Amino acid sequence: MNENIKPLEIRDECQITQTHEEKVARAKSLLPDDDVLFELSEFFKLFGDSTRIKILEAINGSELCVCDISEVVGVSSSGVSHQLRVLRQNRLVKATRVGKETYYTLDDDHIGDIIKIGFNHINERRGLA
Amino acid sequence: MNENIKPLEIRDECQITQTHEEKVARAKSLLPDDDVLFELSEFFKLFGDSTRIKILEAINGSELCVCDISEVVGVSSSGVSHQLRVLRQNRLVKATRVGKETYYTLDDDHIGDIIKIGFNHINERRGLA
DNA sequence: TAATCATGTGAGCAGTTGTTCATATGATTA
DNA sequence: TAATCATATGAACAACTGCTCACATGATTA
Repeated sequence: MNENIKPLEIRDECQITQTHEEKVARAKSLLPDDDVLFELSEFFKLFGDSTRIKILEAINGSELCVCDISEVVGVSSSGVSHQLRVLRQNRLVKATRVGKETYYTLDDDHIGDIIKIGFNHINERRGLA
Repeated sequence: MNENIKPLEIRDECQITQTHEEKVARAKSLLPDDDVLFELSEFFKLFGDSTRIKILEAINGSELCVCDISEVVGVSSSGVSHQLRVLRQNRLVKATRVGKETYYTLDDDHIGDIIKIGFNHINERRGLA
């Protein structure tokens, strides 16, 4: 950029970065805020556990109570209940109490869509591999 | 506690499940195989870490070397390298060596799309909240 | 009311994960 | 060649996660 006298930056990063200064600056400016990216990763994390994915898939289409879900996914009612709380708090599932039972469904059509997109990607990759 | 003679069902699940037997059976039959669901959750898990999401977003559009990525996302080169390996092994990013540097890009257009879908969902939810 | 049932929740734990540090590798340059 | 640089990788560790167990809660029924 200019005839800089300073041979070394204060920070002990690689010097080559200086040649990519613009690229780095641009990438930095395009990168969303930290809290947004954190929220985004937290969102994806919800799908990043096989028990939770199973639960979501199980109630995708049919309304099931905790006990049913427990049997479908093969995890204790307690374990399912813990995961349902997480999913509920993040508004991925909706709960309806009927007597002693609580029925769960997906909160939002998007949730099913997102899982489907993941499926498609996996399947495409399997075709290539 | 007390010596109740009650036989208490063979499996210690809730008995009410029997009334939902059909529903449970149907949900079970519709549920994809365990290994598929496991792979799917592993796939989503890759997006479930803020450092990895940052890396993916950073190289979405511009090709960056490890050192650049390190500066953009604010993690040591070593840490970035470790995560890049994970992303590489799962074919989310592609590496090109040029001299001493290795440039990374997204392996597939789908990857950017999936992140975008997550973004849209987050933003929609923010609007509602 | 007491008993029973479905669900919810806190504690504790084993297994996992992401980071840093130290060092190795592979490439360029003096 | 030796020195330097960018990247890669193994080890170690702290933090996190999901599960089970034990018990609590809220609802129904005998």
